[in-house]
Amino acid sequence: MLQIYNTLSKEKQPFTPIVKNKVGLYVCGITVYDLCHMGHARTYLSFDIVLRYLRHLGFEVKYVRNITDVDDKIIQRAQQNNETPGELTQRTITEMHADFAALNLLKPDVEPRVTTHMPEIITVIERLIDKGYAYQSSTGDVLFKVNAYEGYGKLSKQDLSQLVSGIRVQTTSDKHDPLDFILWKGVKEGEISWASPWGEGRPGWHIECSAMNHKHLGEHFDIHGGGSDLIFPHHENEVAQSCCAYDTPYVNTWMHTGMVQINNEKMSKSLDNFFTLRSVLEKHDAETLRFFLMSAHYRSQLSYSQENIDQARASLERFYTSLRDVKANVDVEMSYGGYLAKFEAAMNDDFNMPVAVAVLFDIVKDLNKLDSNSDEAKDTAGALRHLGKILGILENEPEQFLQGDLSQDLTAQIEALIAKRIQARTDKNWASADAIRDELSALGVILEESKTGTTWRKA
RNA sequence: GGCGGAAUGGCAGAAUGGCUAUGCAGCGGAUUGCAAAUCCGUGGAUCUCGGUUCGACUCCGGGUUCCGCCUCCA
Repeated sequence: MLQIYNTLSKEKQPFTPIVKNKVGLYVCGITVYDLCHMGHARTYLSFDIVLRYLRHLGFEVKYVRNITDVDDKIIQRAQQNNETPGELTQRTITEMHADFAALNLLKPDVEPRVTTHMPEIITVIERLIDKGYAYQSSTGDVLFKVNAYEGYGKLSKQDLSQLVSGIRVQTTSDKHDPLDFILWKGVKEGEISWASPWGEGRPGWHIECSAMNHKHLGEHFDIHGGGSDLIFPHHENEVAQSCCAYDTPYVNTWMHTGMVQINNEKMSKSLDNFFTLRSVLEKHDAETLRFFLMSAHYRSQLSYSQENIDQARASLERFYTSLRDVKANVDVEMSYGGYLAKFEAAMNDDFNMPVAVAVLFDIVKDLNKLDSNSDEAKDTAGALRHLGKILGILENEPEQFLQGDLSQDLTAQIEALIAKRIQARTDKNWASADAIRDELSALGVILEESKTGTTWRKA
């Protein structure tokens, strides 16, 4: 049985969907003012695996991942670029989709945007005002009255009095209470805005998610996820809004992913220590990055470094080397060899990807011992492909992965040298054979020679 | 100051109150003309100090260090 760690209860809990066999999954997406970075990639890769595994278990999952396409930074960046916010976000959304596709992330079923959900957002705010949980300030903003909600702080385990004493943000005078947060922000000169009962303006950050997941998943849904940096205040505020606007339970399971670290520090835009996914994809193949991103448990921090990515590459080379000489029987039963049970045991334990991956290595070990022409080897390779697919890996052709993309010229050059070396070895001209191997090595080619023939991979 | 998480072998990274994690790297052997790949074998760890226990890396308590959140953040 699947167990998931719930931020709300701080423990692993058996997962039972609200509606039998169906799962509503909402993940906070990115604010699209720039290219996404490795931290984003980590979070969405984690939920991609959650999604794939839930589907593997037979759940019908509705995956909703929003796009924040209006906020201060978007407005600011668009002004700097001398373009409209819409032009900016259209471009960054296209880039995001390209990056995520490269990482083999499945598409969300719904990808709602703030700018197309104004009526829904306004409706939620109206409900909050009607029920006495929100008020309009003297400056025109609409604010959520935090002390009106007794449950405030239950997700992030914050105590209201401690929050007040520790508050660092300067309080604007028109807030009744420094903890109150903005639901609707009155328009300022030159900003994009929408009409509302409270005048022209735009939504505060948190309300959009409450409105969008209400629309697409209903008042009460199964899983809500995001980076652990969103727990407070974003998700705490969302809980407050949704629970006050609607009198039903809100989210059953809250899942949060660990941060990507670089030099022992969180990777983030504000620290200016980030690597865009785009720039990393230019240097490494996408599957290596995907594998790197799943190399630690999703709730742990993940340290970004060249060495760790190289290790991911080396691990994948072991998989693909093993698969290279076997024609995998992809029609083999999922449960062939008993690996699936171990794999599921790992994944059922709060999606323990490192242990699940270790099961794949068990398969490799067995596969490498078999005669690659045997049915047993083909079936074992099929089992490896099956489990890999659940994780979204090992879907490429081994030769393609191991040799990379090469120009025709280079391929011809390599093949010619290999032919020369084969001749030299036939002639037992070892000096010449070794010299040719050195030449190939200089081209970044590592030879692999066996009784059945010669092949190679890139260094 | 408050809240939360973490400290495991050279690196990455799991797990468990007693039983091999796994991958990369190292070492020895098989194989190879020599390599590569592969197989077999192997060394090496649980921050620290106490406690509970027949037995703890695992449970409890005190330290130390690190990270995240408390401001926009995945």
